[in-house]
Formats: sequence, C-alpha cells, structure tokens
Amino acid sequence: MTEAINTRKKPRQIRAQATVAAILEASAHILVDDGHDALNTNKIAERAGVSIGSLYQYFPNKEAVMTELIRQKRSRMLTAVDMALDDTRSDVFDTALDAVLASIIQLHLNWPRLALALDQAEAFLPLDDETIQFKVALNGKIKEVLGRQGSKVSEQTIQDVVAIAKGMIEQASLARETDEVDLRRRIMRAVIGYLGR
Amino acid sequence: MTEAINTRKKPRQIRAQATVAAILEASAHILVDDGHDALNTNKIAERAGVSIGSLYQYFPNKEAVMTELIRQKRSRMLTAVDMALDDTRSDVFDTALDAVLASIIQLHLNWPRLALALDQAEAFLPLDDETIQFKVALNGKIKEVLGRQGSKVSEQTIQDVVAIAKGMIEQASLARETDEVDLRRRIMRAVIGYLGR
Amino acid sequence: MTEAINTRKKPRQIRAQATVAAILEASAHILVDDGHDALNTNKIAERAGVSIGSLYQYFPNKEAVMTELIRQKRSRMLTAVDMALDDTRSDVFDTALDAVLASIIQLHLNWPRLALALDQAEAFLPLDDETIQFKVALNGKIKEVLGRQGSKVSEQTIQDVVAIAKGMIEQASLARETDEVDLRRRIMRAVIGYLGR
Amino acid sequence: MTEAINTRKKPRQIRAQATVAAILEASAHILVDDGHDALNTNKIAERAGVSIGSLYQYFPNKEAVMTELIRQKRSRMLTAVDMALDDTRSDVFDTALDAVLASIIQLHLNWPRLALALDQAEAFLPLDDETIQFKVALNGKIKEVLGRQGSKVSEQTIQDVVAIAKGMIEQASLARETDEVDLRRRIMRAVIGYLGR
DNA sequence: CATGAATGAGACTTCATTCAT
DNA sequence: AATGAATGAAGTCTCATTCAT
Repeated sequence: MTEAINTRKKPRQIRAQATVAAILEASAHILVDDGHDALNTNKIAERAGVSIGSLYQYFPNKEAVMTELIRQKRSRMLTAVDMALDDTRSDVFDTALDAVLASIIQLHLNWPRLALALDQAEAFLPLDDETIQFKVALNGKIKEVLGRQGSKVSEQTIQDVVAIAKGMIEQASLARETDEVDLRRRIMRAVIGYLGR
Repeated sequence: MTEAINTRKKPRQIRAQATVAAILEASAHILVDDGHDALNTNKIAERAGVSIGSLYQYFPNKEAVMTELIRQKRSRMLTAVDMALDDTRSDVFDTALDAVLASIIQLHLNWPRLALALDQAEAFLPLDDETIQFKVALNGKIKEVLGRQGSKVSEQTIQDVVAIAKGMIEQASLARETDEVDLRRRIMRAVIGYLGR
Repeated sequence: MTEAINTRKKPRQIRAQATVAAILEASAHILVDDGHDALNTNKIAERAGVSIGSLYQYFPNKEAVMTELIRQKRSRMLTAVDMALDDTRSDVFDTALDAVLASIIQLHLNWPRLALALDQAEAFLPLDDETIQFKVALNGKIKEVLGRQGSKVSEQTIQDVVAIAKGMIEQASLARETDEVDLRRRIMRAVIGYLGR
Repeated sequence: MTEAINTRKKPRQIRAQATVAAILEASAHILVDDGHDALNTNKIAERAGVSIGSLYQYFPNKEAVMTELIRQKRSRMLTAVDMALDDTRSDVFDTALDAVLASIIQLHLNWPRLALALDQAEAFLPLDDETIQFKVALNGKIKEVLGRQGSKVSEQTIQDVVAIAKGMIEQASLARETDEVDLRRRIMRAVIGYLGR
C-alpha cells in the first residue's frame, strides 16, 4: 500500500518541480526584460504557462518568489566558490583568488541584468537568519582564500575585498563588458593593492 | 507616460517652490523610511502636507519625482567634488583624491539609505542624455584628479576607480559604518593599490 | 491607450460571458438614463453588479466598452437589414425599401436614446478598418435595394438616401414619435422624391 | 461724475469682451482639434491665453461655456436665415429655399467639426426655454419659406424638412464634401420630392 | 490539484473650481 | 480685475490574492 502511494506521488512531485522551475524562470526573464517594477504575479504565471492559482499553490505570496530567486542565486554562488576552491589544488593565494573571482564573474556576466536586479533586492532585504547564514558562509570561504596569503585577515578586510570585487563586477555588468579575463586581472590588481603586497 | 517628462509648469511663485521642495523632501523621507516599493504619490503628497493635485501640477507622474531626486543628487555630487578640488590648493595627487573622497562619502553617510536607494534607481535608468552628460562631467573631474599623479589615465581606469569607491562606500553604508576617516583611508589604499605606484 | 483594443482575454467560461453581457447592458442603461458624460467605469461595474476588476479583465479601457456597444449595434443593424431583404420575396423596389426601413426604425424606436448616443459616438470615431468595413457592407445592401428600382445607383445617391433616413429617424427619436408606420411613410416619400421616379 | 464712471468702465468692458471672445474661440478650437471629451476649463484658459481665474470671472462653470457657444451658433443661424430671406426679393419658393439652404450650409461647411460637435451637444441639452424659443423662431422662418409654395404647412412637415436638410448636411460634413452648390441641389431635390410637386 | 474568473483595495491621475495674492 | 497655486472629489486602472468549478 505504501508502495502504491509512492508510485502515485512521484509523478506529481516531478510535475510540481517543473511548475516551480517555470515560475522562477519566468520571473527571472521578466526581471531582466522589464525590470522589478513590472514584475507581477499574473504576468509571471502567464509567462510561465501556468495558471495564477498554481503559482499560489507553490508560493504563499509574491515576495516568496523573489526570495526563492535570491536563495537560488546564493546557492549557485556558494557552490561556484566551493568548486573553484576544490579545483585549486595548490595553496598559492593568487591562483585561488583568481579562481574564485572567475567563478563569481561567470555568474554575473551570464545574466548581468538578473544578477544586478537580485543584488538590489538583496540589499533591501531584512537581515533574516538565512541572509546572515549566507554571509557568514561566504565570508568564511573568502577568509580561507585570503588566509593562504599568510597574514591575518580581519572581518573588515573581507568585507572590503568583497565590496571592491562587487563594485567592479557590477560596473562591468552595466557597461556590458565581455572580456572576463581582463576584468579579473583588474580586480586582482585592486584587491592585491588593497591588501598591500 | 505618453507625456514627456517636464511638461508641467515650472514653479514661479515662492509658494510653488516651497511646494516642490516639500514634495521632494517627503519623497526622500519615504524612500528612507519605507523603501522604494512603498513610495506612492498619495503618500508623498500627504507627507509633504500638500494635496495630490499640487504634486501633479509640478510632476507629470510618479517617475518624474524620482528623476528629480536623482537630478538633485547628481548636482550635489558635482558641486561637492568641485568644491573639494577648489579647496585643494596643492597639486598633490593624494590630497586631492582624499578631498574628493571625503566630499562624496559625506554625501553618502549623511543619508545612507537615500543615497543607496537613488543609486539603485539610477542603475536602472535608461541612458538618456542627462545621464550621459552627468557621467561625462563626473568622469572628467575624476580624470583631472587622477591626472595629477603623473601617468596617463584611461577611461577604463576612471571607471574602475569609481567602481571601487562606489562599492566600498555603499558597503560601508549598508554596514552603518560611521568612521568616515577610516573608510577614506581604506578606499585610498584600494585605489592607490589599483593604480600601482 | 498605449494598449491596442482587444488585448484582453476573451471570455471562455459561461460565467465570463455573462459578466461581459452585464457590463454592456449596464453601459447601455447608463447611457440612456444619464448620458455619455455620466458614463464611467465605476458606475458601469456597479450597475452591472460586477467588480471593477472584472470590467478590466474584458475591456482594456473605458473606450473599449463604447466600441463594443457600437460593434453590437452595427451587427444588429446588418442582421436586421439582411432579414428584411430575405423576407422580401418580390423584387419590387418599394416593398424592399419599406421592409429595410421598418427594420432599422425598429432598432431605433426600441431604445431611442441609446441609438442616438451610439450614433453620436460613432460620428467621432476614427475611420478604422472596422468602421469602413461596416459602411461598405451597409452601403452594399442599400445599393442592392435601390438597384431593384432599375436605374443605376451612384455612391453619392446611397449616402444621400442613408442621410435622409438617418436624419428623419433621429429627429423622430428626439421628438419621441411612436407611430412607426407614419414615419416610414414619410421617409419613403422623401427618398422616392429624391430619387425622382 | 457719472461720466467719469463711464469713461473708466468702457475700456474694462472692451477688454472683457476680448477675454470672453478668446475663451469661446479657444473652446471651439479644442472641440474641433481634440473633441468634446478633451475639452476642459484649464485647457481652454491656457489656449485662450487667459488665466483660469479669468475664465471663471465670465463663466460660472464649464457648462456655461458650451451653452454660450451654442447660443452663438443659434444666433448666427437665425441671422443667416433672416439675411437670406431679406435678400430674396421674389416670392418664388425655390429661390427662397435655396437661399436659406445656402446660408445654413455655409455655416456648416466653414467649420464642419465644430458644427457637428455643437449639434451633438444641442441634442442632449435639456429643453429649456431658450432652446424652445430658438426652435419656435427657426421653425417659424422655415414655415414662412415653405408657405410661399402655396399649400398649408404642418409642424410635422417643417420638422421633416429640417431633418432631411440636417441629415444631409451633416453627412456631407463628415464626408468632407466641399461642393456647396451640388449639395444644395441634392437637398432641394429631396425636400421638393418630399413635399410632392 | 489545476484553472481562471472574480474581487477590491489602493495606486495613479485629471480637472472643475476656489481663493489668496 | 487678473493671476495661478492649490484643492480634492472622482475617475481610470492595476495587481495581489481568493475561491468556485
């Protein structure tokens, strides 16, 4: 009997996953194409090819859609940084930092306007547990990278480095830069300059 | 929106100018207190102690209020930079850059949330003539400062320097930093490091 | 108005069609009772026993409601004329014209003020495709009727005949005439007199 | 002393006349250019080059402006008919009717859209004393013309003749006809046909 | 579960009119 | 008298959300 239940549940869950994915994808597209002010649940549902009722089956309200989009972004970011660090066998500081930057820039340049929109939404988010946890996790990884350089790394330093990188990447996004390698080189210069040899 | 921005009459009487000022001030307050999503013309008029009709005498639509706020911010910024440069008698690069940074940071730390909100609004503005002119003007001044250092200054360099400063100032804003002197010191370090002796 | 007419969804469910019908009926009633200047979407929705939101589900704006009312009127008119012509087995000119007049007068005297209001609205409509098509269709039918008389029928003649009938019917409407038979007799006299044996 | 008052009053009255004239002219222009729905007091004042306060000095409300426009139209119409009849020395029916038609058509073709707009406004006017008096006066004149033909003229006949002429003139207006002579000829044919030899 | 019709609070905007200067 | 800034009721329209089918 339990088996029967399970076999009937699975397809539903798969369909549900597809629905959720479609909703998030549609939201991202609207954000990119028309901007945050034009994002509304009816449009999301329409563009996702889903009824408005279905949207509210999976998201309690409009804000939840944005929150989930941010959650995805954060998750992709942490994963990317982790992978960058894993790939870097050596303990050489420069190489590690470069790899991390490469992974983050990748995320931004893929969908510049989306990244920007989500960054903005994030900036005005209340500092809930999840946000704090994410920042702790990210800062921890950055600290690890900067630590390979030898000297001690203060919280202030981490935030400054993140701020520098974020500022330069966003500006590159807005300017529609495409030369990822050059951008990385310039950010490295600023960060290393800031850290001071 | 069919209507071009600034079709509405310019305030001639003193009373009218007070009305416009009240509207802009109220808008800024709401932006700071409740965020961009909570900004609406009814609330603006109420908070400004003005009838909704008066708002529409001077602004063709809601967007125009934001636009004027941005215009003000830009104007204040250019003025501040000019004054900083005027005050700096010496041609010493560090001193000039420090003075400019001080003036810009001042603008941000005075009203951190407003500065942030306007920066964000600006990021999604279409690149109209006015926006371009502002960027040209600002970049010109920055170029002058950086030029005092001796070496040639590319457009890329200017934008990177601006991006670094902007990124760090905004992050300081969000973190509610108040030590303006320390912030300036750190930005100087990053910029000078980036420029490379 | 940026939005083209008829962007809104077509009613699929029966319930939706009832809503649309109620909106149009309510609009007609208001037009009749209070006149064109008093017609507004809130009142329409209220009188239709429908929420204002529902109105905007099916009509992109207020004008679209008027447009649909006119469309209905035109459709009823063409149908009425067709039926009148079908019923007239003989090829006798007088009988056919009389039948057509009877059907059109019927439409007017049923709801004089509505017919009048729609005629007026029509007069100031831009000459869009639909309007032209309607006029072509109607004139074609009138031409057929007049053609039974024997002589050739110019476009000018058709328009004059239509103008005469329209002028007399509208004046009868305003004067609240009720004797349809007498009105028809007088119009016939004017038309036949104009055509000149 | 009375003289002093008079000499100071005159210029004021002249200026006032000019203001009133400007307001009415502006209203007519807006009616023609943008239609009845776009007519509003602020726009009228602006287009008249007069302050909104001045408009309300001379007209108690918006409706009064329209009313005055209609009053003007009626007055011009009666005057035109009178002049046409005066000019017609002979008692010949055809000549007199032709002259009257010519004068009325003149008024319409000069400013077709204005005439149309005012006709429409008139149609929905309450039947106040002034309206009734105008109709009585006009019908009286028409009766006089038709009477020259010999037979007795019923009220019905007068209204039908007016309706025929009005219908055909308005249709010619809408069709932007310019050949006044031909139009007159066709109307004569319809009217004479209607009257029956 | 999905659908999509319906809701209505609330946002945007206009415009007739008043009144202080 | 003339001006034009100010008013606010009322109209247009949107969109997050609910709920009957």
